Amino acid sequence: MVTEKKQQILDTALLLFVEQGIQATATAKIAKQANVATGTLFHHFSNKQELVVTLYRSIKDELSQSISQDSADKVHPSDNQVDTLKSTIKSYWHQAIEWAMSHPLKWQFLQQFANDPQFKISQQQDVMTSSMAFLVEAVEQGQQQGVLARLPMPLVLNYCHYHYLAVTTLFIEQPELFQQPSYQDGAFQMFWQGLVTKP
Amino acid sequence: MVTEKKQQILDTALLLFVEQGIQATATAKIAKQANVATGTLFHHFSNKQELVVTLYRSIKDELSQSISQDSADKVHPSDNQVDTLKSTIKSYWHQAIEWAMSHPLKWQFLQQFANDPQFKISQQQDVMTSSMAFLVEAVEQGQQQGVLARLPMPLVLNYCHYHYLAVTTLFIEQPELFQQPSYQDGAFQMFWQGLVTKP
Amino acid sequence: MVTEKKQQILDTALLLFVEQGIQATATAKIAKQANVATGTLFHHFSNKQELVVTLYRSIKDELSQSISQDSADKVHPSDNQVDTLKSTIKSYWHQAIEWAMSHPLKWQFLQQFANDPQFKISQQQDVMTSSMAFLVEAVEQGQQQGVLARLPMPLVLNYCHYHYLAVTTLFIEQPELFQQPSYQDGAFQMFWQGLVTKP
Amino acid sequence: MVTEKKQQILDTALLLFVEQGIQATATAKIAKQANVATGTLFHHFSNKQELVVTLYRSIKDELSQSISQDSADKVHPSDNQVDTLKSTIKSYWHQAIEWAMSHPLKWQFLQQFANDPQFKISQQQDVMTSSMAFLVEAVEQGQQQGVLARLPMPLVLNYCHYHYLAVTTLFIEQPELFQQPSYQDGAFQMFWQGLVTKP
DNA sequence: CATGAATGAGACTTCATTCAT
DNA sequence: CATGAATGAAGTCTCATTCAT
Repeated sequence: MVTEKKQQILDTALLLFVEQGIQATATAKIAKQANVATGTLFHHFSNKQELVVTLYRSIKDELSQSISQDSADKVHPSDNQVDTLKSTIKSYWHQAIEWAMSHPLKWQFLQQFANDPQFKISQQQDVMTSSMAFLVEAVEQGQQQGVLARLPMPLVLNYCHYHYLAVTTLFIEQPELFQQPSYQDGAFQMFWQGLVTKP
Repeated sequence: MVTEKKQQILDTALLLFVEQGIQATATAKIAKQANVATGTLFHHFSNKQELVVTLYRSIKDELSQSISQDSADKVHPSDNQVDTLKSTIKSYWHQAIEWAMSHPLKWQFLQQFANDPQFKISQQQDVMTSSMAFLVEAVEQGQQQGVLARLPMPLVLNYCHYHYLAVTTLFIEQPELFQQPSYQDGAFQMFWQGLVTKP
Repeated sequence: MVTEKKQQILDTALLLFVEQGIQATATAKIAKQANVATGTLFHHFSNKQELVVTLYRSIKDELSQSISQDSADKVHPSDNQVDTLKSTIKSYWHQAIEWAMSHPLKWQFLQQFANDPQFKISQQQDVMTSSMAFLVEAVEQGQQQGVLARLPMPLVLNYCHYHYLAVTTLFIEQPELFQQPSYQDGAFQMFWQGLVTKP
Repeated sequence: MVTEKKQQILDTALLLFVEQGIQATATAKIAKQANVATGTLFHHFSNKQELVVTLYRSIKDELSQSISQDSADKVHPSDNQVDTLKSTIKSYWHQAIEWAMSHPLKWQFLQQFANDPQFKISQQQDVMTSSMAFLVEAVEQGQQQGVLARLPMPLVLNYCHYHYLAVTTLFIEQPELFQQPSYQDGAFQMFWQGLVTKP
């Protein structure tokens, strides 16, 4: 039941946080650019911190839902176990990339939040990691099947997380690359090759 | 020819920046903890920004030198082209990891700096990328030999950069993992597999 | 629609600026003596400079209005063109002197402002000059009638401006002289003689 | 026995004081622009104030000497008392204007000094006034002869002082006017007319 | 729900001056 | 005589937050 003004504040905050940084953005500026009085901001959020965290949570949830809901039906089942696993992972992968590219501001905010020392969370609790919880399952399965290399899970998850960051960062900085198949396919190819068992 | 006090300031700044964040660290606190008057800080650095950038440059240079100088002699030459290339890259890889693990504060500062929106540099000009300039050479060579996959260079460099971040972040957060061969070797294995030509 | 606090700040600023000089007066002192928090001052004026300029403009306007409005009805019309012109100019002259004597603080502030190199305006745009715009008209008329000497207008205006300063400075420094007719009349006599055609 | 460095400091100070104002000019900047160490400035002048006052005194003396020495021989004696007096005063007048026009920086510094509230001297002790001490004599003589109007001396001196300021200010701001006879002659004509007995 | 004037702690920076070399 | 690193008080300005309307 978010009021119109409250949403204006959240939208403006997202924009300014990404442009100038979270700490560097004054609450007064958010209020002003949202066409709202200073007091109004603190009427909806008791602190600046609460505003930031609320914004974070809403985006995080949005991302989680987007990935888990929309990916499932895109898997191409196959007789070949390897192909099925690869298809599953590829589907999630694309979904995640797609989300980042269609919500660059939100994606950048998540990055900023994760790196802000004031909010710094252990990597283990990060959105990316937790959102990609489904991966654990897929990877474990792949390892048992012998398709994926038997490496320690924390290492693998970190690998997934950072490879995702690598690709989205590159594509958001230079969106024209996102259009080129050599980049899109190459990105997944590297990701996949890093995971599979050595031939 | 850095004065003693100037170095004290830089050392203290590094410590506090990593502990509390760059923006959140007051110049007055740096000066106080460095046993120096406020004015002294501004005698050596005309700005807080200049202090930060100076610190960044010095660490960046240190890292660059450490990697490029110390790695060269660790390569194991071989008759096999593939093995030579792998050995070269592995040597740089280990050197880079080693540096991060022995200078965790400096490494964390580089991370913070790279993510601080006030200093945000295009990722392309980042330390990691520029320091790893030597990689371009090695990768190009590997691609011509058919050892490494022929993927766009920006993608490959990004992959290298972020995989390095993934591993160092994990190891600095949980240093005990750094001791385990399964992690050390696994990290490089994933990295290498991601680069090579599909079998 | 000036808030009460804003006016307190302006009043206090005027007092302190004249007592100690503009540059030498700290914003904190103004706020304190105005029984207002530091932040309040900067809530109403984004700068110290803006405070100073606002004060200047308000006083300048007050002076302009006082001279142009209140002088008109004091002119003694006469059949003699010379007498009418002299009466007009005398009226403005007295009005201007009167204003200075009844607002010594404001008058002194205008002086300080005009001489402060940080705000230094070309003399041509100064209050005195611009406020006395009506003079141009009167002088031109007098010159055409042959009553006033045909001298270059910039020279004449400067003469008026500085003679006004000469007299007000003297009277404000030694107010007892202002009471003596020999001074009051003498001052205007010199002023007028300087303007008229040589006999 | 002024050292070379001391003179460099004085010269630079004069320049910067006029450009930026006395208060606004930092001693460190003076030293730097004079190619001298900070300490050196305080080696020659125990205070900033002493530097300022020293500069003031030297310029004041220079002006006094210039006027009193150089003017005497330019008087054109005549049988006519009126002409002699006028010639005397005109000679001083031109000398004073000449000095201002050939030392604009010094002239501007005197102005700034006289108006700086930190150094503010009663007008009576001002350079201009004291330098023009010779005027008192000439004016008194003129009043006794009936050539000059019998007005109170303080008023007359003030008139002289400010008319001088009026003219020099105008000419220094717009030096091209100084070349035009209509301005030069007009300036003195107004001055003289203001002083003489009403016809 | 909404407003915006008011607050005051605290941030960054400047600067006259000192002193050991 | 000359140097310039060092000092710390003081100045300007920012900002999250409160509260009366």
